[in-house]
Amino acid sequence: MSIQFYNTISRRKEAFKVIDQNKVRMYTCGPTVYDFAHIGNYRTFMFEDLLRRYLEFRGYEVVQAMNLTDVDDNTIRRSRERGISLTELTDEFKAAFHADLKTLNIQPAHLYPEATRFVAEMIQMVQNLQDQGYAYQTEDGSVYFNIAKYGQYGKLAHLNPDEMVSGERVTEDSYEKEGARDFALWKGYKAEDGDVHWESPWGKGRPGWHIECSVMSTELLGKHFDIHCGGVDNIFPHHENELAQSVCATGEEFVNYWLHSEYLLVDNKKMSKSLNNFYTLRDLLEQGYPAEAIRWMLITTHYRQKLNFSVGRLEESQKAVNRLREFRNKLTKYVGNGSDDASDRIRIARDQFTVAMDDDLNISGGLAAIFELVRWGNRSMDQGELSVEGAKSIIITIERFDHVLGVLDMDSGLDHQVDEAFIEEKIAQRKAARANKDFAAGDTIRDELAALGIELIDTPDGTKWKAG
RNA sequence: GGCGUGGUGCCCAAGUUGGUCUAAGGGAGUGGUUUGCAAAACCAUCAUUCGCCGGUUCGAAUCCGACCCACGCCUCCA
Repeated sequence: MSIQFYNTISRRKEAFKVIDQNKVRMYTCGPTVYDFAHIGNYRTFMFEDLLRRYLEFRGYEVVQAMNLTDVDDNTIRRSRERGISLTELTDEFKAAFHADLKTLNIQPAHLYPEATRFVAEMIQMVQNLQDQGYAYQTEDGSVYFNIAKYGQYGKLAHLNPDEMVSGERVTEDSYEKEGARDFALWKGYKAEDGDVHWESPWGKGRPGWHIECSVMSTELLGKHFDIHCGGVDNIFPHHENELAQSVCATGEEFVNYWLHSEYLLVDNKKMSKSLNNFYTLRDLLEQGYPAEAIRWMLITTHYRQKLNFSVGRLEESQKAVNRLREFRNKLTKYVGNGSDDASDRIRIARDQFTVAMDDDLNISGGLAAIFELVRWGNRSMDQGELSVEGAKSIIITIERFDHVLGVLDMDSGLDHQVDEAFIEEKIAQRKAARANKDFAAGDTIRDELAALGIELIDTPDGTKWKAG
């Protein structure tokens, strides 16, 4: 069986076939760098990370490009509000974004094209569309895409252009469009744009909302590539418009598989800036929730399923991660002399994992496969049936699975802010007390540290501690 | 108004091209083993039931019809 992906454009699962042998080219819509991204945004980037990691697990070579939108209404407005240049603003949030990706253990894309570096190519594409009659210029120096010239408009979002209800924003728009649904390819300069403008055949202005992705994806990945992802809110209008522009500009197929991730919810409402119900990664780390718990929570609900955020889920997530980590630790130290090399169970787990994940990244099924191996392995170690070689094989298997999950070795991202020397001293005192069978004194020290949020864990290798 | 998604145990959640579902997996709970204590681990237990009603069928969580509830898109948004 091949991998199946749910393709937004056909609204069904399709067998995944790569254009160029073993090399998958994917374009993933990145952030607009005018503010910190919230974890709803990261849900999508996390999904894209899972997708890429799984393709790699299955032996594909993946080339991923993620755009950074560093010029648009939001970035311009915010930089003016703060009285700094556009570049100063976007540099700040590009850095924050990369830092967050690192914290969340999201593999860096191979390419991070930035809109402002592709303006010349965007102008070319707009000109191309105009030359072919797909676009027209208005008196204010803007250029619009004429959707009436493109018969497939609405194919991705499954919207009929004739039935689309005009939103307020459209009717209030001061630009002079011929058709209400036509969208801007190039926006003529307005005073609110300040010093953000480029010279073009239509005069001073800046790129429209969607042209950057058409240009950067086709420039970097070729006119026709495999996968294009984003959140479901990108389906319309962003990806619909991008598709129209690209197909009309290149005259070729654009994208084979459109994959979109669902929203992260808070109290059953979409997490968004406007509802003010969002959490940033930084918020959660400050509240003491480790990055691996956040990663686990975001990655372990199927990407096309709405996910309701709660701190309770973060706590559950942490425990699941711990269970995997403890399992690996236990395997590492295992010294039993059983004869079971675990090869049967490993094969079952790999097959079960692959079958599940091949089915449109069915992560729940994949996790079931992993945890069944965990339970079997623990039992086998407890009963001394596992061989040391078997333990090693299971470790290798778990680490292969973790290439997809990416949680075993990630850093919590928390600032510990505790006096380690003090804690070590207390642990030493407690050890001495316990050696004298003075358990009351030992427990007093345990309680003291617990009051400071430090939990002590006795292991065969000595006492460890963690900050809760 | 148009288009669409989802309702499964205490919580999260897979299964939804009908039988192998006497319904995975994670978390919580309960009883036990182990541990000076704690943690971890292991064993056992935890839905005659899949939003509601009706239908098709030898057989339905899975198919059909009606209904209820929640959410989303049609406007910048991951």
